[in-house]
Amino acid sequence: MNNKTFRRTIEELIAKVPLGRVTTYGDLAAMAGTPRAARLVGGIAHYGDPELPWHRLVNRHGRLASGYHGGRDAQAAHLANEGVECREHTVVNFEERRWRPNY
DNA sequence: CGAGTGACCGCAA
DNA sequence: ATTGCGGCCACTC
Repeated sequence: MNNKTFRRTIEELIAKVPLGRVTTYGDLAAMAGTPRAARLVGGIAHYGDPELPWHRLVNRHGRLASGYHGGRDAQAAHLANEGVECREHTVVNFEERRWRPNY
């Protein structure tokens, strides 16, 4: 069912991420059908819709991204605003906060 | 159409 | 423990 472009799928998934929950580039790419396209997710995020909750995207180590629009502080602030605790740009209880689609 | 790029991931020294 | 390198795929110009 991937008639849409990869970007479209990522945008759909990102929009489906529950509030107060976080996901990783690798997982997002994997659920999109390309587990090795983690970089794509980052790239798409850079070129994608600025209104989507990209701040819920973190790397495999649960750490916040580096080039987020506004800086990691802004991303951490958004996460904290949604109830996600962050310490030194790293998501607390990241493994538990990690959202996974019903695949 | 071709080449470069990237907010990553995993492994090696 | 830290640092460096390559691979990987789709997107943009």
